[in-house]
Amino acid sequence: MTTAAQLAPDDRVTRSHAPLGTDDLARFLIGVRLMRRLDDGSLVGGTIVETEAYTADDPASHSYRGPTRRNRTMFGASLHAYVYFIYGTAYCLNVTSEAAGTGAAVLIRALEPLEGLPRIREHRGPTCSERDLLRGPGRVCQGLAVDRELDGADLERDDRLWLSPGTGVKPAVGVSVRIGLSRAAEMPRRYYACGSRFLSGPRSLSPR
DNA sequence: CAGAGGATCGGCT
DNA sequence: GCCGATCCTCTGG
Repeated sequence: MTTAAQLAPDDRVTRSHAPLGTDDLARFLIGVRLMRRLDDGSLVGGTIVETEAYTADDPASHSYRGPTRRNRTMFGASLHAYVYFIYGTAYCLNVTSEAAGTGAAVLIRALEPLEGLPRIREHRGPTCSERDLLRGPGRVCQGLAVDRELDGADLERDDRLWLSPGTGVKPAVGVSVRIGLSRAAEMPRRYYACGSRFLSGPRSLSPR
């Protein structure tokens, strides 16, 4: 039986907890939990260990050239899910990060699996190692069953996807250049939990 | 309407 | 480390 408390947990991160501003939010989200309630009511999620910041004045950001149909949720209020499809194969999940009218978001690049591991493995394949379950932005979305149906979801209110402060313990946060870009590749706007074994990208980008 | 490119992943060398 | 898959989105004509 599903109770209202399960559908609307009271340990959510809300707009009163989270900083407004893309790089501040990207750093804040390291150590925060991302939780997903699946259609059958089961819970999956993990601890965010890697993020990237994308702002309106950044040539690598989808919002750089103004609003389009794809990126319009980037221009809405903060703490909403921005989900898009890339390379014909993968979804990427972002958290919007600025006041309405400014197009910006934080890409969720990797999680340490925490809740519902058997279910996550169903999504990712039986031979997938625990380390690789949610290591990379496309894997996060596949493992947690995030697709464009969740684009625009309000993480403060939506029953399917939310942020939780968890233990509140903040790991040391490192900063590096972002991954996979052809433009503005030099900007240091990737944030990661120092020492985590669940980070994507080459080891050289994530020194302790 | 055609063309190009992409905030990736998995398999192979 | 390199390469192909795969398809959506945006841009320009």
